[in-house]
Amino acid sequence: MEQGKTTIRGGRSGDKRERILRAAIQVFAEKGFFQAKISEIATVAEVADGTIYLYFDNKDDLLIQVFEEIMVRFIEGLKVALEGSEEASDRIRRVIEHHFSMVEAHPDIAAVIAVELRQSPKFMKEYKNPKFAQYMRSIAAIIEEGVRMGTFRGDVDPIIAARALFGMLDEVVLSWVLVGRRFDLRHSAEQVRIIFMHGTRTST
Amino acid sequence: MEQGKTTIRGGRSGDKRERILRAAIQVFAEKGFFQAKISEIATVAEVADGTIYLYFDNKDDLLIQVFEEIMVRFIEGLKVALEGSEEASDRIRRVIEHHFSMVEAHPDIAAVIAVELRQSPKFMKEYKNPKFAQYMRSIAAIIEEGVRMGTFRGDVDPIIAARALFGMLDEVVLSWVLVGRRFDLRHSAEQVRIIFMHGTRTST
Amino acid sequence: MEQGKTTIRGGRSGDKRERILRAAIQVFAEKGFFQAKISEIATVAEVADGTIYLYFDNKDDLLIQVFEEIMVRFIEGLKVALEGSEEASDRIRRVIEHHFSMVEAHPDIAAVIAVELRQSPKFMKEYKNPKFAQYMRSIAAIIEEGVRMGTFRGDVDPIIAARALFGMLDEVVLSWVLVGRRFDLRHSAEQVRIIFMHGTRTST
Amino acid sequence: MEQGKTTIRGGRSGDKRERILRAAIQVFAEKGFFQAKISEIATVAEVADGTIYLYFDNKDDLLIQVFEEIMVRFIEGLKVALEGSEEASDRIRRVIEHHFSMVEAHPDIAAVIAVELRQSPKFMKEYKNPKFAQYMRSIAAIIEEGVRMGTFRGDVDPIIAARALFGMLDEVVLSWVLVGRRFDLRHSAEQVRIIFMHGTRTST
DNA sequence: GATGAATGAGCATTCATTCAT
DNA sequence: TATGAATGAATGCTCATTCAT
Repeated sequence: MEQGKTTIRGGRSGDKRERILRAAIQVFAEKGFFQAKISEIATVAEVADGTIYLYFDNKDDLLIQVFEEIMVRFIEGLKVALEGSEEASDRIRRVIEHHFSMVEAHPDIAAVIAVELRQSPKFMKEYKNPKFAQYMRSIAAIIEEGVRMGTFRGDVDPIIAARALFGMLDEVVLSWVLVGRRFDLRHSAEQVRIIFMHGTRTST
Repeated sequence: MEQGKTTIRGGRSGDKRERILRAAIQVFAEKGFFQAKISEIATVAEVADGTIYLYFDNKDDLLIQVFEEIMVRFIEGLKVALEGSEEASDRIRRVIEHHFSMVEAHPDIAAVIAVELRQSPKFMKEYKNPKFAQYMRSIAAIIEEGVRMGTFRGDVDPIIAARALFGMLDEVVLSWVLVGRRFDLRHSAEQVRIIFMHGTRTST
Repeated sequence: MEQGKTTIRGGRSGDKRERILRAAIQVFAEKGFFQAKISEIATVAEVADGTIYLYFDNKDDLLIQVFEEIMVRFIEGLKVALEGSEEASDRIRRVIEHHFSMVEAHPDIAAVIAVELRQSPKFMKEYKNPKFAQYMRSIAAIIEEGVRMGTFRGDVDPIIAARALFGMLDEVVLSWVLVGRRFDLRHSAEQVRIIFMHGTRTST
Repeated sequence: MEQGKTTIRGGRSGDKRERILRAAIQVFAEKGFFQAKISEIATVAEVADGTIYLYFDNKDDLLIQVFEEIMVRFIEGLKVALEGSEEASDRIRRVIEHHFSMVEAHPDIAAVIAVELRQSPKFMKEYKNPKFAQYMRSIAAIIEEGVRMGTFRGDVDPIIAARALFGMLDEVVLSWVLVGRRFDLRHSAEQVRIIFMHGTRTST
């Protein structure tokens, strides 16, 4: 029954694990972590409550794996999006493009990132969220390279700039999610790009 | 500062509401809304559980009033910080300064804003958070004025730029809170300021 | 402190005690004992919550005194109603008349008797309700006299017959209260009288 | 009697619902609705607290279903008791017999009817108690038939007479319950029968 | 592996009662 | 006497997790 890795992570009985993850993303997005009920996720996944515990240790673990899954997709998607682009400012443009594309294609994912990434410090501190850190480092690396090449000003701190960029993207997306996705994300994307590019590039 | 207990019946009341709010901010900051227990807030406030319900309708109401209280302080503090400043880029610098000052002085407040502002869409959608919207508008107004005066470029959308600025500030603060306040916020503040100012001002 | 009986029981600060009793009857009638709140009784009585505890030991005691009060009025009213009547069947007719008159004049009282008299056996067993027993005995005495005089049949047990009469009256009143007092009590009174009189009198 | 566990999934379910109902009857009878604790009912039923909520919506629903269950048994028992009896006065005799038999066999049930049927008007008004109304109508129908056949007098109102009969029965039972079942119910039954029969039948 | 009935710890909220004023 | 703010024990209900089938 279970043929080879058709799914992303490991793929044991891939179908069910996949369905649970998808259901979890949807329900976490709608209700938030604490208001999401395992039984509702099970219902959406068309699986018994107990089945979830065959694939995930507990509710926390499910959230964490949801994060990892999302970040893996983000990072892999970004990698593809950056193929063939060498120049820093172009790469940053693509990062922004990619971020908004993902979000538009999968608004649930956006909601989970924007909302749950902020969960109680207690929770977030314990889970170091390595994949998110990796995503952050990828962006910082682009900026760093841009600084080295003279595209970005020398007084720009790549780590902080990367964080600031993510902050802008995330905040704009959050407001978009909270108002019920009722405005044009593309316009916002362009604004963020303009601000960030002017904000970091070498003055002309 | 503490004017002599002139509040309702023997100076207890005003005092208690204040203590409960303070305790709530602290506990919400530490645990997040859903993991914060009313009984813990009561303990921190040195008050009986039931007393909280003399001042607040329920846990939700307590969170909302915590928000309002924080935002009122933010807005009032900002107003003072902006006194005597007319020029847009200077005003924006002060906005950033003020944001980080508040956060440094009251890190709990920062945590509540960064974390709870994002809580479950369900919760945030119902409560429109008018005070936060007002804060956002104040910043947008500064940018708009800057655009009119030619300080900021004409292609900058004040609403989105304000949101983006807040996103940068908030994200930087969040990472500072999550790592246990272990880096220099001032350096980050300067970086954000540079990016935003270069990002929006009329090119030279 | 305890000056002469200006009020019914003991009469210290008669006014307030009276107001509280009246308010309690009203609220017990509307909500039932367990759903009645001391604070609501206090509000209706236009008295502070704590004041109630100056006149009554606790909520149970308040209910008990409400009973006593009601039964005292019932018994005294009945005494007056029976004045000048000697013959058993006429006296019974007056008992029934009086019962329904009281109930029509003070429906709240009816509700308290019909409903609260039945409260949890545990509660009612502890409180022996001596005044109610006295009321029962008054009726039984009339029947007993009637048996002795040959008005009522010799096989009628006065105690049980008294109880049965009260049961009929009370049930009819209860159904009247529960349907919102929407039918003619007088017609029911007459029916009960006919059944009881035919049911107990010596056959002709 | 106990047919082999053919109920939902391994024969637990049907069994449990039954046990909870039985436990609820017992505890409601002992303590009354408001003083009965869900956890005590659960203990008596040898079930976890939460399990109760798998079968009943909430405490109110549990009480209502207890009523329905009891009334269904009452009505069905009465139906059987009336089989083969055609004549009105004999049928009424059987109604009375049946009432006291049920009560003697299941005193808890009697307590629940006598006590909880009267619960707070607020509660009883909301729940229309259709099964009790049906029981009442059954008795009224017998009386009506008796009137038509000339067994009962023409001036007897069947509805009110039914209610009066129930009132007598219930009051006698209540007093029996309240004194700790210390007198002979049969004697009381006979008295009630005599009063009611003489009270309603065509004079000779 | 899959199920879902059963479990029971956990928590917001209520409200009778107290007591400083 | 009178007040009403403060108290905190008490309880209905939820839901993550388990485990017999």
